[in-house]
Amino acid sequence: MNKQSLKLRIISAARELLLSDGYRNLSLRKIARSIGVSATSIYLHFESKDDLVHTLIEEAIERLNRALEISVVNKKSPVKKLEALAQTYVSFALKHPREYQVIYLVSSEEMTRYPKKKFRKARKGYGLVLDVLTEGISCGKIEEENPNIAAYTFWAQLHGVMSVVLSERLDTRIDQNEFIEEAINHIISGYITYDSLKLENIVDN
Amino acid sequence: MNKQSLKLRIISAARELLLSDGYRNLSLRKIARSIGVSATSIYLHFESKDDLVHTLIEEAIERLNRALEISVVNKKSPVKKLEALAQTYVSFALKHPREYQVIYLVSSEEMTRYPKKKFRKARKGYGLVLDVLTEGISCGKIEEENPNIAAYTFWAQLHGVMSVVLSERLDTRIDQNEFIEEAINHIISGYITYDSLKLENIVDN
DNA sequence: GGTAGCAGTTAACACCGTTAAGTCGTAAGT
DNA sequence: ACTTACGACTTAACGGTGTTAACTGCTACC
Repeated sequence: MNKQSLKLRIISAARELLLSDGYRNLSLRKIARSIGVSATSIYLHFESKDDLVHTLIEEAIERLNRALEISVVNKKSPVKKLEALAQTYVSFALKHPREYQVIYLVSSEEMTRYPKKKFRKARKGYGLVLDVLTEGISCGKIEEENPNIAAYTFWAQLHGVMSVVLSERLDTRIDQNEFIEEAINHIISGYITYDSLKLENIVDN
Repeated sequence: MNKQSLKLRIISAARELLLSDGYRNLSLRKIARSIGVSATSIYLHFESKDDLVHTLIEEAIERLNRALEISVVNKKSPVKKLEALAQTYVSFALKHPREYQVIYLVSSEEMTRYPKKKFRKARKGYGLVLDVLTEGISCGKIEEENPNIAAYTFWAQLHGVMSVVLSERLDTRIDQNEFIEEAINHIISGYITYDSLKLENIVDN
């Protein structure tokens, strides 16, 4: 009937409903209704609701990763790259809060275990940070004895900051943007050497 | 019938089921069944399921706060206090993962808005960090131009780390404990001055 | 022309949160 | 002592959920 395959139509309907109504109000019946098929048709292409949501998560992760990759290409110094990654991460979370939050739905409590093979893609962002860190270490601008772990710490810290912001746990007297900016500075300065900390503001890119 | 009031029996049954089966499988009917009353009885004491869960969250926050308060009393240096707070926070999350995760259920997507007045209690932990930071600043061991914001970034970073650990997003080749330890060091060193960073390992408490 | 298989359907199951109406015992009022 | 009122609790029901099994109709092939 429709040009797109049913599977694609399901995915985009699901994404649309997720973004408009939130994960909490996402139901298979609503998704099906919105594209004029029966709810059970979804099971022809996904083995469960969680399976469908997993692909939405995958999508979101890919979009975030793409944004991160792009943000880094025209930056020369590793420190600038690190800053770009952090800034892009934060912007993504602010611009697409529901999409961002769905990425972190992979918690063991809210969803059946995220399949291991899909984690590969999720780790691409981690790889980006790792590359920047090792590059920075080799040219002495970044100090880190175990970059494998540091790359994860970097993500974790950023996620923590955005999670506090998005769940509106912030004291109303604290300005959100100021908080984010200060947090990013804090996180980044934790990775770079004292020397480049002072130099960075002079040189571009 | 029972000695305890029904409200208390509901709360403790709910907590028990939450810890054993997870938030995802928590239902009013199961809670009611487990204490031998009808599901609608819950509405005599709570105005909705979310309301009940909110009190569970409140409980969990209080337990975490209590642990944090205790951890800090016999420490003398602000830096040691900060370390104790971080360590206690992490231990709590590891020892009671479900209880910890329920605290962060207050996200706008999973739950109706957490009532503002209950946020007061939640901010007690924030107050603890703030005190330690201002104390450290006044004696020159901690460097921070805006402690109000810094107290939040401290929480946020810790939460990010534990959220990555608990959602099992960590690369299997990375040792969990090593990651946590390194992350804590990273976060803490972001707040203390270069001098005390070198001195801390010599003096106790 | 029959038939196998695929894409989609309907019907049903067992659950869910929530509301309205009913029951039953106890305490107070007269 | 009889009625009334009220509180604590239950039953019945509504509209929703994810998921399974059985059915329909169509298309392609032998």
